[in-house]
Amino acid sequence: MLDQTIDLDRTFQALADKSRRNMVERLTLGPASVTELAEPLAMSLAAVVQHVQVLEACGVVKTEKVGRTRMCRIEGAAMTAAEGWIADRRRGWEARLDRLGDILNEAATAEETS
Amino acid sequence: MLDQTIDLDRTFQALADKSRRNMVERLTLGPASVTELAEPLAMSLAAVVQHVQVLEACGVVKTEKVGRTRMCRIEGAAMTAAEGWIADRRRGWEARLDRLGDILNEAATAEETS
DNA sequence: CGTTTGGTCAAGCATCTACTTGAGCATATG
DNA sequence: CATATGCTCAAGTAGATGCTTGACCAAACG
Repeated sequence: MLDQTIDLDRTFQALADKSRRNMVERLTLGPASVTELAEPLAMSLAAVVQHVQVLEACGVVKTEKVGRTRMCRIEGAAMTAAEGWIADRRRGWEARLDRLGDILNEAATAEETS
Repeated sequence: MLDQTIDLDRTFQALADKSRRNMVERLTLGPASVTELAEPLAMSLAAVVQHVQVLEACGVVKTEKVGRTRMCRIEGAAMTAAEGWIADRRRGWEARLDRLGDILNEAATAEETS
């Protein structure tokens, strides 16, 4: 719960990149090594490792060394927090629009009966 | 639907900043002028305008000039798209974890009866 | 043992980001 | 009309980001 702001910063930042979203998408299918994640991407392995580090820093993925390969898997909490932040705002503005709709309906009814 | 990728890039990028999330939060309560958005933030008005432009470029807010003030309001679609992308991935990994759970349960049952 | 494979580390570089200041301009307001 | 207000624009800056290359290391494999 502490540092929720900085984590939201980092999480949204992490997701703001097509290559990293590609990796996340791959990892939703199950764990994968760094080279597997690199396979569809047109960049050096070193660059992919850096992307993985970004995803790990914000808690979206966890990694673990198995022999000489680094296995990556998704860790839902951070992404769910980001999703939750948007959902909370959406509830806010939807409630407001509902109230606005009610007011307009009342006004229309008052207009009809006047 | 076209350029969904570039818009996701921009939307997540827009949300990856505390000041801009602050503005979004304020706008969920209803429309506001640029100076109103600037009020809680410790930065120049010019900087706030630049943040508004970022939010507008990704479609999260719409603005309109009324006299000499620029009114801003939230425009749900872009944020809902971002929320939806995360939700889709979550459904993916949750389904996978459910299947994994089923397999483990079956294995445990088989173990018991063996 | 030698070689491949999978990854790690560090340095460098172009670009982007989040500001700033200062000048200017068009609508209010007294 | 004069002044204040609410932006708008342009230029500049420090630091972050997304890569690259090249050297290196340690776990497989034949």
